[in-house]
Amino acid sequence: MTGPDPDDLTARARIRDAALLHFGEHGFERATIRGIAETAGVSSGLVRHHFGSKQALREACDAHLVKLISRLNDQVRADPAPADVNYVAAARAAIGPYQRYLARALAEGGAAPLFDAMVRMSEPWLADADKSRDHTPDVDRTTRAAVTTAMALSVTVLHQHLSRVTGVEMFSPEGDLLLARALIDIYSHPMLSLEEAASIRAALDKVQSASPQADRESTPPRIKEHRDD
Amino acid sequence: MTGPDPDDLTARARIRDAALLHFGEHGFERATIRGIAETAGVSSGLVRHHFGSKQALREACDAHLVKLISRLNDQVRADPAPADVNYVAAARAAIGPYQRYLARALAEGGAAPLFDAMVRMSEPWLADADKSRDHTPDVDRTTRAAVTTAMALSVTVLHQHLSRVTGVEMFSPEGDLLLARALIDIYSHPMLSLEEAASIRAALDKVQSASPQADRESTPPRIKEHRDD
DNA sequence: AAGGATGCTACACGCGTGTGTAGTCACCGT
DNA sequence: ACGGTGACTACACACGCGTGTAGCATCCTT
Repeated sequence: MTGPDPDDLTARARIRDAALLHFGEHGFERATIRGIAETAGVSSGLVRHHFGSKQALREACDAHLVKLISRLNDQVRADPAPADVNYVAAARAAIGPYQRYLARALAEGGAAPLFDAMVRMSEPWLADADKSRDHTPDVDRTTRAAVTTAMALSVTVLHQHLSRVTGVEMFSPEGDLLLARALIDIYSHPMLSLEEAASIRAALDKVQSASPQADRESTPPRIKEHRDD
Repeated sequence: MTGPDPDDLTARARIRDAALLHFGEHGFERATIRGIAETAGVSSGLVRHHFGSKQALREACDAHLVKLISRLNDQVRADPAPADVNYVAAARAAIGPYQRYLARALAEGGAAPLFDAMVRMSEPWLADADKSRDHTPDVDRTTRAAVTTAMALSVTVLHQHLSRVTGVEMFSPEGDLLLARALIDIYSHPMLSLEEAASIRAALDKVQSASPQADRESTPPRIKEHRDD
């Protein structure tokens, strides 16, 4: 369940795992090398010995996660029965205790190769979906894949809020199930009809051609000020 | 464009704005009171004088943003022509320079009242959409609203990645436009057909009734280990 | 068996930081 | 005119932190 191993691993691996945990729990800045060392059951100096610096430790964490995820990706890719939405659930489950780290890393702009890999991973799937479309989409596939990926990851990144609002811890079997159902529902019911979409798109075109790049627009209401400064 | 004011505001307001900026740019921990004070053009002591502590300053920033957003919400709500997706664009535009702060705050679990407000804000819209559905959804509306909100916010939170992948800065007019088009496309084309959705749902039900709560499940493949620890 | 690399610890330094304290200046009510 | 309240500054303290250094034990190599 915990994955690979009891608690006897290489000290280096134990430190890395502890770092993943601490970084995820307290954030990079707030996490301390001493705290990580304590969790790993080693001295603080050993952390430096193995990783050189705190920043390097962070990068090692990123690298480890990337390796783990791409391994999972390959495995799913080789699977004969691609279970659509279960991609997400499976990924989240495999990441296991590292979800909080992943969330933070992504939110802070880190784990870029990981995000990129996920985008690449979702593109072929999107390509399949495109085949059954009437008109060709007016946004390139990569952009749509990126946005789609971001949306899929939002659940991980904003899990605290989802847990609070729904009253169900998202990083739990129960949460996984609720989430899966919600996603299936959302993914199978478009928020916009094709007519609405076309109408909005037309409005967008008009606005754009009116002021090609001049001032902001497409942002209808200017927020009104309130005297409290 | 910059919003309300030149650079002569109450010092308190200037400090708050500077804090919003610094927190957004460097993160809460990494941002320093001295740096904020310098940007605001005041002494570091004055920051403490007005806000008491760094944490309190952060809370003041949150409160300010909540007020700003709810003001915007009221305004959009009173608008006769609700422009669907433009909700997002309008909100993002109004938040203006604070988007980075917002992204960080949300990712770290803060700004809870703000997220909640957004969920409440999206529920009636979802209610409308539900009217034209054949079967009643098997997930309660609040949960779906929360997930939908999270997805909408993912663009803000993960803007760095989107900018990198697409090559277009997301917090720019150009990015707004690209994003709007992508969202329209995504929102108007379901990723799952109703049949696929039903099929996955059925699979989910089976799995769940097989092991009501026992072990994990719904997470098909266990990730295979690799010797490098 | 010598010798060197490696895993690991203990301890100390220095810097940046939030915070606390004292003091100055200006405005305002009475 | 005069106390007093609030905006604002300068300076110092203490602490936690990342980092550096020196040293010890263990194991592998030849």
